[in-house]
Amino acid sequence: MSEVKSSPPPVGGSPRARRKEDARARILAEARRIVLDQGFEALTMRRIAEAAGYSAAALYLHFENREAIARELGEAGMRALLEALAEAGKTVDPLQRLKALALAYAAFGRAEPETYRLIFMEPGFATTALGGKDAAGAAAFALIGGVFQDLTTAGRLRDGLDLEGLALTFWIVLHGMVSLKLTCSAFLVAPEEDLLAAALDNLLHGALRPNREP
Amino acid sequence: MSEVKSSPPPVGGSPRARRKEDARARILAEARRIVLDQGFEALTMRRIAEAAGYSAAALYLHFENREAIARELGEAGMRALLEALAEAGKTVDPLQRLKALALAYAAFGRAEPETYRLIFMEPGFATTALGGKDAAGAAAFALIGGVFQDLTTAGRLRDGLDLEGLALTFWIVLHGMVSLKLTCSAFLVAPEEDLLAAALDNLLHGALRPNREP
DNA sequence: TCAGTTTATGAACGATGTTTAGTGAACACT
DNA sequence: AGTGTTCACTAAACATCGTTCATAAACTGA
Repeated sequence: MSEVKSSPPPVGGSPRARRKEDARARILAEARRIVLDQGFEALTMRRIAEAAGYSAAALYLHFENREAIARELGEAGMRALLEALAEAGKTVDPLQRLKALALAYAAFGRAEPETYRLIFMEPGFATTALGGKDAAGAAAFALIGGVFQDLTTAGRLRDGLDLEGLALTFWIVLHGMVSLKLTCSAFLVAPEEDLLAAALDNLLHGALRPNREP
Repeated sequence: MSEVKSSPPPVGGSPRARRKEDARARILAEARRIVLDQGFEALTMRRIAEAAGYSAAALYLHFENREAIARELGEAGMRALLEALAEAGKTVDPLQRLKALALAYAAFGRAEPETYRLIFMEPGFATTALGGKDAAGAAAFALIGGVFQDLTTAGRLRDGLDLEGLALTFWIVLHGMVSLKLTCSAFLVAPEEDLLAAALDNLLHGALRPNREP
């Protein structure tokens, strides 16, 4: 889908630093392929090392930990998710953009379930991926917030709505849907698009019959 | 919160079977304590064995796997969740019941995060816990579905709503909220009650301003 | 009492993440 | 060019993990 690369690739510099950067990139690429092909739990130092043509100990010259490798993969995955969302975020009409964002989010979860699990369902990862310096997560969330901002300025939202809470609710629905699909697929039998459409409809128009006396 | 016990405890029988059942229960109880105290990843066969006064190999006389122990813990957790929800499900008014169910669900996630992670966020567990014979999960979900059923018969829902989809959406919101709180607590800063209230409000009343031309 | 079953153990196997000592090769400096 | 230093790397080891196996003790039923 998208290449794994360190956030700013300082490709220049001494040939030493260049080789080092190459090694890092190769290790990360192989690690990503392992996660994609065999799942996150198959991400083993020895397996990564063999795939990259190193011994296991050599990985510790380029990364502090197994967790550091996984974290980097998660951050790259977050950037990929942001890319997918940004593509959908080009839609002009806010409501259609909202639907496009939802579909893109769900599609990402379906296309790269192990990456999604790595980003959002492993303990201690999402925090760094969301609050890191690059803050790809924050940018992705801002994309959602922008929709409701636009809906507000267009005067299409109810009065007295907490925009932050609304954007959070939207994200919560997306994440709940994707993550449940990953862990309880046997229970969530309905196709995603239908579920998403229903959830969006409920969220936008409400489930209750409009009442005269509030 | 509630004791860990096998679904039907056939406490009678030969003294042999009784001792065996005791051993099983003791092992499960210690396993549960480890998960609660030190987290799921600290659930080690040798640790469980030591806590229960056995050797590691002895555990395999009572359980097939480490996973079997974890699965049993997850099912017990699911029953505990069902209990908590059932308590909230006694509320008469459907709308208040919905809010009570949401609060109970969130409270369970907050009180036993590791149990919740075990049930819903470990790969391959939720499926069995939801579709098992006891089907505590199905009962819990039925509790939610009942609310919307009652709302329907009371004529308080919009026409043409997919009840199943609505209940699923509700559950998705609850799960998305709790699980995000577990993995992205740094990002989800707002207090749970506020978030839940906002999400419920959006779900029930809709975010869009009611429009004349549909 | 004795045969048979059940229950438990210690040692072992393969695999995991990680550390350490040692080995050349590449580099920097005179 | 020679020399000392740093760097990248490996093999071996350590502790721990889940799991298996041979073996011994304890209990059961006759």
